[in-house]
Amino acid sequence: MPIKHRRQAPTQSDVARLAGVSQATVSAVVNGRAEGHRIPADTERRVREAVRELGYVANPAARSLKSKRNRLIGVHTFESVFPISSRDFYHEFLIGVEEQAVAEGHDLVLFTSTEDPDGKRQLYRDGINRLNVADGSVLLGVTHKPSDLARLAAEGYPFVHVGRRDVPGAEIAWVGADYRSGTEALVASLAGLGHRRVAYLGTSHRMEAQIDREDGYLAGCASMGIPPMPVFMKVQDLTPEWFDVTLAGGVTAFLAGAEAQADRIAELARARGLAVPSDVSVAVLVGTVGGPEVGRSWSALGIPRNDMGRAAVRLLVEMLTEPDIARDDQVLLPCTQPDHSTIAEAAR
Amino acid sequence: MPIKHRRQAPTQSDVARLAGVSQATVSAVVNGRAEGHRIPADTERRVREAVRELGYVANPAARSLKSKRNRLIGVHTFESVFPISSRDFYHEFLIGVEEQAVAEGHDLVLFTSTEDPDGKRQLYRDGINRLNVADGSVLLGVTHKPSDLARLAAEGYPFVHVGRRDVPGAEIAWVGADYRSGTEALVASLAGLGHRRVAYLGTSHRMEAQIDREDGYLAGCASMGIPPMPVFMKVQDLTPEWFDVTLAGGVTAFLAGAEAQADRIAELARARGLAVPSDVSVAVLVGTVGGPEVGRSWSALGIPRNDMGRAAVRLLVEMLTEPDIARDDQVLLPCTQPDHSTIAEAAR
DNA sequence: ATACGTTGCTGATACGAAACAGCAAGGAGC
DNA sequence: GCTCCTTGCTGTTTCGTATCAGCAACGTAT
Repeated sequence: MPIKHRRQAPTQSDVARLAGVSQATVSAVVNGRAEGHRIPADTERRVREAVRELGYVANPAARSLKSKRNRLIGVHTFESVFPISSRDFYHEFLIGVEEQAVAEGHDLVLFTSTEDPDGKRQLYRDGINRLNVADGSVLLGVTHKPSDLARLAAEGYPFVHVGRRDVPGAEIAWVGADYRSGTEALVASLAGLGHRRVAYLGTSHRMEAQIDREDGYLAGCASMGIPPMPVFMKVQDLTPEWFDVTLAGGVTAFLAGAEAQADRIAELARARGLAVPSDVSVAVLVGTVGGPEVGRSWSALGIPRNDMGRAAVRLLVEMLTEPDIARDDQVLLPCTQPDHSTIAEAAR
Repeated sequence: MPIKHRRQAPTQSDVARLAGVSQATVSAVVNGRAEGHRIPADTERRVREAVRELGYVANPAARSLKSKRNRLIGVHTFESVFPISSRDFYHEFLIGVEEQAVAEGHDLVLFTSTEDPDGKRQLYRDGINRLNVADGSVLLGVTHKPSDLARLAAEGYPFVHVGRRDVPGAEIAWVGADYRSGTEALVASLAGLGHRRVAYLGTSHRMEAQIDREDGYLAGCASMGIPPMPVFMKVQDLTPEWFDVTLAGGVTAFLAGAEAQADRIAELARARGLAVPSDVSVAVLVGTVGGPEVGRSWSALGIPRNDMGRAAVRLLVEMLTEPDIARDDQVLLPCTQPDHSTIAEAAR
């Protein structure tokens, strides 16, 4: 095999020598600051000619060493990146991140080297923040160490979290989905379809997102004048007896916090000879891929994943380019309302 | 919103001050040259402690300005990265790339900024090779500008192409699948199952991979003493009449260069009341997801995608760390032989 | 006592681009 | 003849890291 030798690229000094000017002049010309540096048109022409003749291109390393910007945006997921297929939760976020990075002229650095033995990724390993190689980072997923986020914020490292995340003692930037308004609007829309009793199936996780959905449900019920009926039961406790009692109470629609609960409702309804959605309406609050039967997917509140990814990058780049201006660094994006796949008018 | 001040990332000088040594000593320690610089274990420990305490990470710009190494590996695909879902062709390659990058302690830089208006990605834009921020790159996919590869090689930029790619006038490094041996072995295995006439359905593309498969087919036929029967026809020209003539000629097995051809054979066989694989065996030479009927996928030559991704990174890192040693920089990895889903013993 | 070797560092410099201060030459105004 | 301004640059420093030459202190050999 041939021994490859990396050709030494021409520098501004090479150009300067050829054009008979100083390196500083070349820098001014190639950066379009000829005006500000009072370089006459003739000198500029000579420099540009030399640039062309030598095929000069700026060394990105030197440029970013001076400007303190690498045009590199880190992407840290708390799971492995590539194995995430399109049906996975984070995939669509990543698409948005990539698209916006392209639009902003930045490249993405995938943080893989912080992989720990469990396959989880942590921000700090041996106390070292590898994220520093990027100008700033977008964080995806749920960390099992929220304190790392606080530490990162305290260090002043610029990052944006995708998904609302409240960390005690630190105000971190995030881009989240407005589950509260989305759920509230969904309740209103169900009420508009004639449903007077809408049950809410909560989950045991009490994370930000779940709390928002619950708040939205309660607000929706309040504004439509229907009684809130939140249920916090494990899927296996949703028995036929419970179902009968619930229906007897006048419930005609169910809001499921997780897909498993919706599946269970479908099962219970089928056992009672009831059809979805003509007899009972069911909506899922987190976007999924399943449904009550083949060819029919759950009506689900849509998370604007792509937009969230894009917004996160946009916010991050703004934070990087104008660190000192006041800015709303916590962004809520509206959810899209579900289609009417498993939602229908209330049976009379 | 609070005004955030980006704390300057700590430098080697900061670490040096804390550890009570010189910047040069810090450099030696963090680069693992403690031995060569005769740094005693105790001093090294102190430095490492300071590194941890400050969260020091080398500035990639400064590092590459000086030494041309960032521990950053570029990944350039000629299509968008994240939208590629797991069933897509490149996904498994990327997994391999990521896994090996983790293993080698490198991070991945996704090159997105070279996106041109058509959505194709090109290596050069405005004559600037952005790949330079990474130490070297893995290239995936097929470029519409092979000349860029030659230019990249001529510049001495270290890169490894995934998939065999012969560029006139340049010897580029690649990691490919050994379609030739794989196809040859497949023919031999079919012969072993009693097939005395194996038809080869070629494609009109005459790329490296297709040529290799064809060569392997011919070699397999030759070594097994069966007559080669290559067919280069469009799918729509594979008529029932052609099928009848082919069967009458004693053909009992088909090798399809593309899945569409296999599908067509299945259709023709069904029309004649023949079953796959009990009456005719069919194998596909490029890995796909379909099959002759639901629940049965085509027997397909397996491309070791994960291995190829890993091998590409391994080769690249070797090229980077030891640029001057002789090395085989064109690697062929064996294909896996198909299962017996649509291959069976020849009908007598 | 002198020469020499080893240990454990440090100081200086280079990499390429950008920013800034400043200086020489020439002309205008008094 | 002197000051002051403008034009057209140049010189120098800076960014953070890596490398190399070298130096002080100490030990050992003669």
